[in-house]
Amino acid sequence: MPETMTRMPPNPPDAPVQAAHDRVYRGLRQQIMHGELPPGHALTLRGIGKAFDVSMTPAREAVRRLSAEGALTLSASGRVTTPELSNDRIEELAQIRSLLEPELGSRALRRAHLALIDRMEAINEANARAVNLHDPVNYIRTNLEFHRTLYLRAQSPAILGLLETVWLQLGPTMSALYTRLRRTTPPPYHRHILEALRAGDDAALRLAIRTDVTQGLRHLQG
Amino acid sequence: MPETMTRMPPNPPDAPVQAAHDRVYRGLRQQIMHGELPPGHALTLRGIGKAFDVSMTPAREAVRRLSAEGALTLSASGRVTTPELSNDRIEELAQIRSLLEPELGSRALRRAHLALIDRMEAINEANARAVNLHDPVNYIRTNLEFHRTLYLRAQSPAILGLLETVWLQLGPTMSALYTRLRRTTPPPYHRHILEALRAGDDAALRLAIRTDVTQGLRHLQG
DNA sequence: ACTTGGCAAATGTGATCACACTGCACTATG
DNA sequence: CATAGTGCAGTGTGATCACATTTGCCAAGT
Repeated sequence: MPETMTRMPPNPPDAPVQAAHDRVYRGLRQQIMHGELPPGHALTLRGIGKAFDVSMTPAREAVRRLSAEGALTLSASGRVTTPELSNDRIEELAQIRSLLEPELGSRALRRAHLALIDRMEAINEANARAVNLHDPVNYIRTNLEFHRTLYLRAQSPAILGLLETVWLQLGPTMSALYTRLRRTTPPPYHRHILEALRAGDDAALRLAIRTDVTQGLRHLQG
Repeated sequence: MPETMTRMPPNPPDAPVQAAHDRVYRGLRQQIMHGELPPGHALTLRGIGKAFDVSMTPAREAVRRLSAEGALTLSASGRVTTPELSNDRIEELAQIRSLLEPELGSRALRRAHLALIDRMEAINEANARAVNLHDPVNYIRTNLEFHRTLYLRAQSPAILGLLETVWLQLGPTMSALYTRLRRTTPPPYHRHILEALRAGDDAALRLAIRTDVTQGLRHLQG
């Protein structure tokens, strides 16, 4: 039984078929979350369809789904753009992160083991490399991966799912801001997170995560 | 220029036209959030289209949007049902509520005034009436309206928006559980919330809201 | 030089259709 | 009587099309 010949993103062999609208959704979602699109970037259904080699229908469904998650903004006339966040909205999203992430960290702490911490350490080093190379996309990607690796251990899919929509909304803005101020030092509180994990100290972990989140985003608003 | 003759939900005169998919979205959303559909209830695109007198296209977009918000579940083959939540997931959603709602209450407290408290008092009385009549839909509706009336004053649209998706996910399950155990007393902590508001006591308000949320949902799981 | 008008291209919306797959009931078989 | 096989109605998916609206540009007038 031969596979399909052309496949733009190579299909994970376990996924059954992956519908077209889902492939488009995943592709756009990653671009947005990793900050590959600047805030206010305009998209068109026909353009998206062309890029993924599908018709407007799956493109529309992917856009509808992403806009429901706050990853895209629809104008009154239906035009599609990445969101341009006001300072108030950035602060709200930071507040949500600072409420949810310490809780996820705490839940993960009880289930954490050494291999997990080692993995986070490796991701953190990749993150530092991205900082040195002034590579915003890889910086954001490894930063999120650092946090997600920890939170996956929390076994709390509903909370993590909600949190990912918050990350999504911040993607374009974070990328633009990081690009603008060209930071040269990696996030300092990642070390505190790792130390608290090793020590099994719940209170210290919650504080380190909250500080990492709020410091990281406060740094950006100036 | 004559309007369309048949219109199931009468169009608010200020809204320009309201696209078909948006009308379908709003209609389904309200049914789900108010608990008019039991958990696991199956829907079909053609059925939705028929109910709202549109084709499958707007029905599909509304479903896609709602499933992105967790208000509907899509099976692997694309079948549409209202979600059947596990106990773990209910607990996660309760945790999210208990994190976000006290924060919203606190933000609203600074801006609260007497007319707001009076309005909440009136809603709370309507809520008590729904309890006496064993009317789950109106119970849920007035309960949510009580909380939303307060949180709207927080001027935090991003947090409130996220919270509403949590309410959405809980709608069918809450309705089923309330129907099953036929509670006879209104939520007792609503009074505490009102008293804390009148006293301007932030700590007491946060505690009352957290207790209202967790007690209300703990009551349901048994 | 700046504003205003209008026209053409581009865009989102919704309907319709063909198709493949699923789920279910009915039937034939052990 | 129970069970596996079969076919049909039902369902979601994706492409295509017509249409109304919007957008952006270019020209004409002040």
